[in-house]
Amino acid sequence: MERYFKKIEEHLASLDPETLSRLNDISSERIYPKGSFLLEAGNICRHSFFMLEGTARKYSLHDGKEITTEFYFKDDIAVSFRSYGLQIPSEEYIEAVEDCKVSITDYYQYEALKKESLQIATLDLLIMEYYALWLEEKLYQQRTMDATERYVSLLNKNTEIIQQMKVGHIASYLGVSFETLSRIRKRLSA
Amino acid sequence: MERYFKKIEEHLASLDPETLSRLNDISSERIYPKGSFLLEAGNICRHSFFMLEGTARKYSLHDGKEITTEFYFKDDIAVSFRSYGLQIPSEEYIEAVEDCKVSITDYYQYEALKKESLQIATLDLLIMEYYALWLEEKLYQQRTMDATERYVSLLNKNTEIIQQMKVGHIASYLGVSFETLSRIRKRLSA
DNA sequence: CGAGGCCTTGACCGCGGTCAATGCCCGTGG
DNA sequence: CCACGGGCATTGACCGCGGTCAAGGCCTCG
Repeated sequence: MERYFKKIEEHLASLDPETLSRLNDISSERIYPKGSFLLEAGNICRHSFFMLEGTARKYSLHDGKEITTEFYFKDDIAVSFRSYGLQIPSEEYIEAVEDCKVSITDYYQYEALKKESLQIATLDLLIMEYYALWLEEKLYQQRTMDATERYVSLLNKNTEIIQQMKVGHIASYLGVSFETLSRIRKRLSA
Repeated sequence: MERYFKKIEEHLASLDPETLSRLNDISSERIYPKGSFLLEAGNICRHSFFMLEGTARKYSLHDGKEITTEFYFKDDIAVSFRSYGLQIPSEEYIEAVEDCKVSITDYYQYEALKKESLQIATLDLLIMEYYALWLEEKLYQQRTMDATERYVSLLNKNTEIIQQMKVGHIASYLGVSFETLSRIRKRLSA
């Protein structure tokens, strides 16, 4: 996975100044206070959110319960991919866990840019490929690891999630009930 | 999801004849007999396989057991995405379930083409986006549906899988043991 | 100081996994 | 042509992981 970061960074570094400035032209900054929503279910996700400061999470509701699907930190891109890509109403919420400063890019302007600029299309492709790798990894972990193993894996690889997010949100992210996660933590600390 | 097919088809229809012929130039046809491997674990996935005829499946081994991750039919693209994208040894096998006729495209030649052609880069992006949507859907089903519901969903949406693939392979695809799937089928037929 | 969120802990139980026996279908060779 | 063996599916017995329900503890903030 780290190799992919490198690929993306190299590509970013190789962008024309002109391309960069055009990207800048279609982006604007905005602050979302803690607890507010960058996106709510029912609305179409018309923007992508590049995280400049703060933390956020994405979740959906199922039988009245929240299923956290992703956490966002500095430099992550927050978006409901399904709603954004198809421009259909979202089933997901994106919530500011802390005050967030984000760079917002409009879907249509970005799409137009992608149609003109090979550099942007390539950037987008790299990001998509990274997301697909991440999804494959999650799916594989879900199949092959039990709840404790998944927690330990998160503990090792994503310390910031463990430290900054609530137990309940981490639990649904791992695909277990918060009671079970509580017991797992107890067992591990013993 | 169907909307995505449309998007991809429209894009394919809009391709320059020249672009198409260049794609053709870097592809070649090949037959894989039933039971043979388009890709074996340990090897780097240096090609993508566009299915012209026959059926195939992708799987990995975990604790000596096969986990089927994808089935391929006519017009599908078979590839171990992780191995292909990162050009690292594969953990997955792609096996011809029946005799297969495929169109093979070389990774490096395709990458080179992507760097030159916005149309090809866009095509690749559309395919990636479709794959990511598919992965998101699988992950969501895994979280929210029990074994029976997942089977019924497959029954409704992917008849060809149910009809043409072995119970054992369908079971691991659904994330259950084949004994459990056997019981589910019995219950449903009653 | 009281209320509401969040986490912990206990009791209970069901889905689905494992192990093992049996059945069934089919290809192969005597 | 039948007998045997291998591969695949079915079925039963058992049990453990993790879900649900419910009670209780602990902060934080108004």
